[in-house]
Amino acid sequence: MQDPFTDDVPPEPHSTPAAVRPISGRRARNKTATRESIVSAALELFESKGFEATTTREIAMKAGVAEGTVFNYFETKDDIALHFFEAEVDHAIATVRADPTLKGAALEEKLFALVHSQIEYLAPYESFIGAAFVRALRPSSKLALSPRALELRARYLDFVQDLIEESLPKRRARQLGWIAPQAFWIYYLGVLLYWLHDSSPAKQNTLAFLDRSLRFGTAFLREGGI
Amino acid sequence: MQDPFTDDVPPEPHSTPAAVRPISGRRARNKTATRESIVSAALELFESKGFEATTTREIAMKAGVAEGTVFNYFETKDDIALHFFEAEVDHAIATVRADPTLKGAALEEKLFALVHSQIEYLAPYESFIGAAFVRALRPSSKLALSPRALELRARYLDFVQDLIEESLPKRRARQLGWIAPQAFWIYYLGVLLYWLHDSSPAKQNTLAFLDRSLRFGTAFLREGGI
DNA sequence: GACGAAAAGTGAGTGCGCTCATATTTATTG
DNA sequence: CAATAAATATGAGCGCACTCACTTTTCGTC
Repeated sequence: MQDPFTDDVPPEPHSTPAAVRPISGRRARNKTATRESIVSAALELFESKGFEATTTREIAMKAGVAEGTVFNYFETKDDIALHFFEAEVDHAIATVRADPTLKGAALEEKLFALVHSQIEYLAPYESFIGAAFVRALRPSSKLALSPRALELRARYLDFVQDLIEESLPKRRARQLGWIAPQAFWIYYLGVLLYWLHDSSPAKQNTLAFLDRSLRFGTAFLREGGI
Repeated sequence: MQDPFTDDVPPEPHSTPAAVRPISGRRARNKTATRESIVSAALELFESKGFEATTTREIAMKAGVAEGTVFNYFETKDDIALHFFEAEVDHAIATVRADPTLKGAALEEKLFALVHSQIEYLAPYESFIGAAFVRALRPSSKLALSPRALELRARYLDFVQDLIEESLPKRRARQLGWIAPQAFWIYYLGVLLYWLHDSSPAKQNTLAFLDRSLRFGTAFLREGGI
């Protein structure tokens, strides 16, 4: 059976010659339909009862599939919640890219917009995203090292790297290399933790912290002594 | 039954008049003996097979108690691993306090010594501590809000606050208030995450990162624009 | 269409962390 | 030394996430 965890087109089968394999319609449609019904069933249940209280049996029942099927699409229950986390990263990158007012803006403004967009997107899922998200940080977690997660992280780091290169002198950017995006990744995780625990109205504390620390951090990038 | 999760002396029983209740010897000795045998059994197993692969049944068997007994002493399996984390914090605070060469040192040196002592202490447990430690960060985690954890965190923050007050002008310290220690707590968690994932020889990357970021961070505390 | 192979779906089964009604041990009191 | 009470220990049992040997569906090929 083809690995259902990747939506990638399978590697060109050696037996099929020239004609592009159509990868027949019904299969693919059923597959994405099943996947979506699992995701939306999980979302409803997570939101109404929370992550821990939702069982995979319930998700399967609500989605109209067998319990085993759920695990054909997601390796673990955590993985289901992480689906929303992935969507968040892609959404935030697209948002920042698409915003014309950010074109010539300072680096800290772009980064603020990026992180702000991320936590805004996650807000509706706050009640359950932390459970899975934080678990994925464990070194022992297979999630953090799964091809999917690595690819997601790479996309994010690439984007941050792009933002830095847009705003910094070439020399300085090259000097910083990969350290800056990596540090930013850690920083982002810290902000998320802060956000998850932040009980101030409208998450003011997180936003204030974001603003101050970013202004300071970008100053560091520009002139700081790395 | 008296809560076995606290080692505190129980509140003065209303029936006993003047005489100090001896809190008879055998009980207390048995209790700490059992607790220690559970902890050391767990440690051996965690180190040899890892955290996830170790079952609570095994721990109980190796400790020579019933499985239920393990849960009379620790609320969850995570809690057992966190025992070592607690010990680490207390040990690090004591170490920094006891080091005479740090008496008049700069703030960044004290903080470096603090965090360095912490990760050095955790080194032998690296293979398993992350699993439980990171899980305790979840907002939904009961661990993060348990009286024990809160008290530990308070002790740590108090200590950091002390260090700051020793090194900064009174005005500045008062102006910073609780923000600085809290930020430092997040920073410390970030460093731990970094450390857990750091595969460089002798964790050089972590130490280098520590050094640079602390020097920068303390400069921020002194003059920065909070 | 009929056939075979591969993809997708199934659900009883497994071992886990953890609970709880009960049994055992320890301490106190007359 | 009973008798009672309280602390502690016990292990069968529970519901969970997850597995795997198997069935059903899909689809290219003749």
